[in-house]
Amino acid sequence: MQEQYPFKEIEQSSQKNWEENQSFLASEDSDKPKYYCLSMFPYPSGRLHMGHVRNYTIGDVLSRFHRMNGFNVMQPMGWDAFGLPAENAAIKHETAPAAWTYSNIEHMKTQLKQLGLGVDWSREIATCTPEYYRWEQWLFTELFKKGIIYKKTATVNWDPVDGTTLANEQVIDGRGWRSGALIEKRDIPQYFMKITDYAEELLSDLDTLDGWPEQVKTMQRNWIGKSFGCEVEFPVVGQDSNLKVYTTRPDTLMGATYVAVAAEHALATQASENNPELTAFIAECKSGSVAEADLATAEKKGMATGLFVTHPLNGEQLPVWVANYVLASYGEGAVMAVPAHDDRDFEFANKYNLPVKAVIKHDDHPDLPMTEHGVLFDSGEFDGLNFDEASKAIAESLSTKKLGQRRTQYRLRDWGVSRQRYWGCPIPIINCEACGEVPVPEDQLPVVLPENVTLDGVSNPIKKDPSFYETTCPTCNGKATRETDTLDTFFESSWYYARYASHDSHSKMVDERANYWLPVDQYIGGIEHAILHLLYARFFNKLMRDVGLITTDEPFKNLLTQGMVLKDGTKMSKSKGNTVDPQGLIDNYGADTARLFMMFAAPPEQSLEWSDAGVEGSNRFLRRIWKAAFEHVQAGIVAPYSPNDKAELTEDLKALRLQLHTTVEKVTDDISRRHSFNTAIASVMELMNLLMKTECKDEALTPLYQAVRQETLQSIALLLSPIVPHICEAVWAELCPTVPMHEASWPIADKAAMVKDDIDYMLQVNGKLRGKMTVAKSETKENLEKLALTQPSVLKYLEDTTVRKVIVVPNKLINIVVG
RNA sequence: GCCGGGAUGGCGGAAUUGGUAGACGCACGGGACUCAAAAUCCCGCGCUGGCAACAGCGUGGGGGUUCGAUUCCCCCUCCCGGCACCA
Repeated sequence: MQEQYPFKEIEQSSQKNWEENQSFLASEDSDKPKYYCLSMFPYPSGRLHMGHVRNYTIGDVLSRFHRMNGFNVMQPMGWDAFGLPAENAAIKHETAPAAWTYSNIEHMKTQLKQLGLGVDWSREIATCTPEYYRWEQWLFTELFKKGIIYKKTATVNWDPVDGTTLANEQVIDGRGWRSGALIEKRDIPQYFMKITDYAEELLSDLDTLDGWPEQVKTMQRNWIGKSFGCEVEFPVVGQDSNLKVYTTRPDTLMGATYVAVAAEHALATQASENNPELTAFIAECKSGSVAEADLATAEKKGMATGLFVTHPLNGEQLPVWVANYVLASYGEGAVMAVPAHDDRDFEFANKYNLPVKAVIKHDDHPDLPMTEHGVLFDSGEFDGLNFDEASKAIAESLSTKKLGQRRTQYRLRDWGVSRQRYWGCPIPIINCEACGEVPVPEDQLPVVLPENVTLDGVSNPIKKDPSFYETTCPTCNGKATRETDTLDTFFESSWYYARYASHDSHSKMVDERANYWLPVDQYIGGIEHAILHLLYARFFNKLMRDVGLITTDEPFKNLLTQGMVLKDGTKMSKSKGNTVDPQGLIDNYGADTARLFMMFAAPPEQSLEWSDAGVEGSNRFLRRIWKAAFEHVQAGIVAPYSPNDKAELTEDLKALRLQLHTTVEKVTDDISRRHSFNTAIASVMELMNLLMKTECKDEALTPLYQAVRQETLQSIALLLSPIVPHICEAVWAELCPTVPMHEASWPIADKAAMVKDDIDYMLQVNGKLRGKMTVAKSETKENLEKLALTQPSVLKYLEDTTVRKVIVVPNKLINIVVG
């Protein structure tokens, strides 16, 4: 054994062995319980970043831990390879997106291997390969035939100068990022998936996901946004039509003073005829980005249409306004405005001098905001009713007049999957003048995306490539053209977890092996995916179930959402120029140091602050372990101490074994239940500190000390091996040359070593810590109280007072209440 | 704007079910070793006052519940994530 910690040698040697022995090859053929551990696959952007290192280390720790605890583990890896950055890089570097992507994959794969991940690389997939995307094209055609995918027009960001559609990311302050032109909204035909058909199941099944963070489930619930409200129809004055609105506050109907419609609403279009001013205003509303955050933070603007509607219950005439704060995509694209009980309506009414009529009061809590539920007044027959009663009564009244009814509404919208971009999966549809949209037949799949292209930054090359788009109609054999839009890249990432289980199937999208591995037992990825990716993946799981491919209802049993890696308090990013390349870390300190730092610096769900000094500290700890093992091995390895040895231990060895087995128990719980890797590491550090301090002062006892040391060091090597596998494997090989580490199982705490006879009680007077006392564990409550009241440390605080109460918290604390 | 999360020493963080605030690590200060430096080892380290014993204060700010609050409730500030075409 070398005296210095030779991280390069041991890491290369371990990684070579794992590869040669195919140590992490996963098989469906096993008696052990399965454990499918999945980290969100990376976008192949070029080089690994710290977020990847963190994500994949967490996954690897859990994979290795479960492997050591008798599970049949699968940990796969692949590439989320389609996407916008490849197109940008292609323009910048004058290369094709495919070539750029494949070369990135090559490089990043090498880097991932250097991290020492226990990945089954035989299952590797890249979503940009026809072998992968042919199956989502197949699913697309099946869903199209079932009517779950349909076509309708939808609004996109349109750059009038470049004549191209822009992603929200490419619109900065309402302008195109390349042209600088003011962005317009434009309606174009696109394909949509009926995720709303699954809204109720996506919502209710959240209750079954006990292994998901509550915050993620809450975000998804709010996103789906089930609401119980009422639709209300306002007859348009002078016309034979009604304006329909949806409201979650029917109880405030008597306080409505105007109605507002979105700029895209039919009534707005109608009113703008022969009204140049209104036409101009509507046009103004249609400029700028389509992103909801931009719409919601824009200054509230509106214009009267000159039209009026009749209040369905009190017959009053209310003006119709066009307002930019009304979303065309939610509800009916129109709202009844109750300025007295809605913040946005109030702001708008104030700006345009519209009346405010209060109809809800909170007699018991006058301080409550006006938007809270309360009791009705000035509402005629509904006076005195509370929210539930009023909602019911008003809905019934509307229903009688055939001017409204109760309705359950979801905020969730259907998922638009068309992208007017090149580097994505071609939508497998053929447009035929005679037959319409015809799905590409299964035997003609995949529709292969041409990879040898040049990008000019404006147009999509396959739109100009007749060899791609010219084809014949599968139905009538007439001339036809292929769809040149591609799929949203969320499409690929919505089912990859199932493909890993069937990675080499040439006959099916996913085969019966998926039913062995699914659901994923542990999914790990960034919190930024809490809604979209995770919701789409849940949706796809149900779609695949409903076409008979898999049997599970939900894809991910347990979810761990990892925090970001920050430097100087902000996210590491190229644009901020504050990135630290993990390659340097691996080269200078080794993968184990990188892994240890990532796991020690913060709990996994929280953001992690980068620190060069912290890396030093992690490396120092590994050197201490190496040194301790080296010195022990120099003195001669022995059999580890066993309680069966019946040898009488010294007090300090008892204390060491107490600490050792407490640590074994804590680390096990911290990794498996709490995912609290930082505290697991801290407790091993404490154990190491005690081990180094425990010295043998009597030569006759040397063998006993060596035996306990052997036991401790072996345990440390096992406990840390999921986190820092290379050094632990090397240390283990020195400590136990006869037993290969992969045959050693996870240590089990010796409860007998953890028994404590005495308890330290904290003593408080009126909640303030005043002293402590050590007593036998067996002491009765009565005696504890008596003892506490006679302790010198508390006596002086009892002078001139009366003891009112003594609170005893077993095994912890005694609080004496005086007054 | 809406939804979700966060704030604890000089710094990263710990305190698992309302019960010792600051584990562990970093930085810093002192010492040992060394010709010297690095490395390593030992000691100290929330703030204020005090030679000390000790006392008071202290978990973003304000209020509340409780014998007891970093933890529960209400209000506020700032920061972060998401908002449907970034992935």
